[in-house]
Amino acid sequence: MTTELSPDMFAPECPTRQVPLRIGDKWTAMIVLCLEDGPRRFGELLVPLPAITKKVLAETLRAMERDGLVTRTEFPANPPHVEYALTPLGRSLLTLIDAARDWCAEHLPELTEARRAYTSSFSAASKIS
Amino acid sequence: MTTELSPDMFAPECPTRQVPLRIGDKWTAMIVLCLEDGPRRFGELLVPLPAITKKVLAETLRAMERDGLVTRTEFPANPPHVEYALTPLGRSLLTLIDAARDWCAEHLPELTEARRAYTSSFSAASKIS
DNA sequence: ATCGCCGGTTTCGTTGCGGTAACCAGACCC
DNA sequence: GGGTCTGGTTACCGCAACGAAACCGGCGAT
Repeated sequence: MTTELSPDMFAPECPTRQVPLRIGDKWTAMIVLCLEDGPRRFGELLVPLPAITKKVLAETLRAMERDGLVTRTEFPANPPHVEYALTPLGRSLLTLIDAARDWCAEHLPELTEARRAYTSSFSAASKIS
Repeated sequence: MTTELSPDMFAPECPTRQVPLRIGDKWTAMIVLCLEDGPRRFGELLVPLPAITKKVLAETLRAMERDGLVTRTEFPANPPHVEYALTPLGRSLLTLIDAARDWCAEHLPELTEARRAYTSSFSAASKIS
């Protein structure tokens, strides 16, 4: 509800790289979250996703449109602009994304600690040899 | 509970390619499901996953072990063998996987239809031009 | 005329996931 | 000495995702 689109909305280190869960490709879940509170323009989506490039954003939005997750609407006003909005199908992904975020909030520290312990024991072993 | 490990347990066309959701890498979710009912040996995991290779299975299991999702236990009996079992952390992924499967059961036809309609309209347009 | 804004496209290059095929080491069997 | 079973490893490779940077076309403003 009160979510603001801001440059620091997502951590710079892309969570999808560290977390064992992905919705679609690398950016789909974050775009769904950006559109949660209403339609956004192309340029507005670039703001909270500073690491994405225009090319990848366009590709991802096109794939999401193809899959019926978002709609693309051109406004031939002046200057012309484009709005992207979630479809009901795209909105239905929010429950799944929330489930994923709940899992991460609850269990990600365990996973991170396991990974740390594993790699530290490995590097210790390699020091011995 | 009554899940049997069989070669046709998973469709030959890997679902993770058509579905906008992935747990970990390509095979992690399926391995978790294979281990749901108890520990399995390396060779037993190859059976229900006919499309996986030994190399990728070994890599995936090693990554899951590193992340604390499975344990690896060697049995020096004769012939020696290895058993993989879910940890509580790995088992906690099952609720997430079930949520993903529920979403797919409910919404995947919509997505597939949207994709079909999109590509057919696209190919129709290219016929016109 | 040219500048900037918007919403991209184009080109090129890199990275990394996943796959193929061959090989291996220990133990037992014949 | 060769074959088999288990649980891998090694070398190599193709493709798709991802990214950096430049360019573009329509339009209004200056």
